Amino acid sequence: MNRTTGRVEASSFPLTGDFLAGRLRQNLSLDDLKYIEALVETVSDHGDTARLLARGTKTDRSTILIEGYIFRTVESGDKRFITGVHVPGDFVDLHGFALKRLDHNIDAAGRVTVGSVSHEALRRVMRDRPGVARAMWFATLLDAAIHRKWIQTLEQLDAPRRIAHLYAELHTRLELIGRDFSRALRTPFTQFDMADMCGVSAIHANRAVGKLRELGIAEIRRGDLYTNDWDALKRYAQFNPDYLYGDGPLKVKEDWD
Amino acid sequence: MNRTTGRVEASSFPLTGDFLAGRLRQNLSLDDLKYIEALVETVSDHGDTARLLARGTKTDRSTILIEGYIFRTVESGDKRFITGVHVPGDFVDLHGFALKRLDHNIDAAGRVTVGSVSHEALRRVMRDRPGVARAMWFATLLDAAIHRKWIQTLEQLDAPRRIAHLYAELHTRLELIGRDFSRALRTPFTQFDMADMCGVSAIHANRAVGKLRELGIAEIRRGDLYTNDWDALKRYAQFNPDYLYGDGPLKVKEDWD
DNA sequence: ACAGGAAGCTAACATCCGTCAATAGACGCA
DNA sequence: TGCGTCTATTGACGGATGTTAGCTTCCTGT
Repeated sequence: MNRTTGRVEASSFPLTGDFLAGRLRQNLSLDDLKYIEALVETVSDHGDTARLLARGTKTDRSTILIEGYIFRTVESGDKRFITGVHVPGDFVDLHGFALKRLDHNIDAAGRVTVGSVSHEALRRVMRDRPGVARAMWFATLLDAAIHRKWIQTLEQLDAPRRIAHLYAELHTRLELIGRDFSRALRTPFTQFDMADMCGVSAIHANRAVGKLRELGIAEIRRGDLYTNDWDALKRYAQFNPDYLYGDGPLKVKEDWD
Repeated sequence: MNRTTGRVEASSFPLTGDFLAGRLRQNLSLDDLKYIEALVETVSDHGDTARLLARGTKTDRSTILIEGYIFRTVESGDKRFITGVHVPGDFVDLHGFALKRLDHNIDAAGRVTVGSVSHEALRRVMRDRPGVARAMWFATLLDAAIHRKWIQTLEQLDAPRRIAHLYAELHTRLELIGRDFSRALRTPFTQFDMADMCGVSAIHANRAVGKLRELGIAEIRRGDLYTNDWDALKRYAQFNPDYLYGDGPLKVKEDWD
């Protein structure tokens, strides 16, 4: 397993509202976003499949994903299970701040750029910036909503539809942070990764990818998905984006005070 | 579907520290618990399979489960999927307070007693009792951890083991709130309920129950599980309770301020 | 006690999926 | 360029699970 770590140049540090363009943005003012950006003390990138945080680790820092994809994984025997995937703008281990020890690993999927925030800084947020603290709570609630949809997907769909649903979700989440992958959705996922996310064997994931190709739903090559009809793909996957709470701002802040 | 609702007598209102004996207790003082109990404005009980809250509903109240079991469900076509189950002491729709609309139904499993807290009162908590607010955040983080374990279970285990894991989890959660079901774990679950929680057909859930019986792991009759060896059951289900964060207090409060 | 309905159970068959084995293709590194 | 490794692909077989059908048992209301 290749594990490299390096500090990136300051010049590549993203601008305000860009790397924090994720789900937090909807609930926060630009001022709040600048405040959060200032919390990020270090930015680093990591090589393929780097383990950013191991299960059971006690850490005094939390991680925000700036570029790339991150998996939540657990290992049992010689098998790996992926219980979640994150896109840029997501805080990937806020729960580590509250629950202290992680019950799963945080692994890079391909190359990633992450920011690091100390728990000390988060304690200051809790004390001084209740609005930001609330936004973080909402972000973890959205994680839970996504988890519930994954449970439903595993209970409801066969392998081809699970893979289609996975990409449909990523498409919508990436759109919500302002990215446009209308031509192709690029990921570093192997078919092993897809298998571990969808709860099927790698060989069956390959069959499923083949079926999507055969049906004309999508062409998936080395993790990149090509389609000229996202609506058809989402229909095939029975995808309903409600659970992502993305249709406009969540409108939580104005109801609070 | 039988849907009755009635107010229970004041005399049956549980004592402090009893109906709030759930996961919140670990992080709160008795004073905090009394404060939360005072938030509960009404207590009611509901008949079998009552729908307490329908998907998409906007509500200005949140629900705390006092007695019985509650399912989180989604319906697709004529099929039902259960994405979570709650035990007494759990806030079942705190996320409805933050996210405003629910992405799933809240259904009673059998008869339940619930308390109702207005969002107005929760806003006061956020403003006046940061310690209690944090405990509520932690409770929703624990929900997310349980969701992740369900994802792993669906990805990893066959049907008999999923059912065993479900009961192993309930056994531990009920122990954490001070209940002892060493002789039997009683639930109102039908095999249809188990099937919808485990993502298998009802017929296959029946086969799985039969296999647990045949293996001598457990005898499940009308939802009630009888066993004289919980350790063997938990080993069979590959159950590891770490994700419930139950080994002693979560120890989050003392690290905050 | 009786009837009706809900829940539990069993069998047969088809499909989905896991496993093993083997091969081909793509990429990175020397 | 060529080698080696990781990834993708295919076929064959067996086990797990879904579906349909029918039957039995238990509970509940009258």
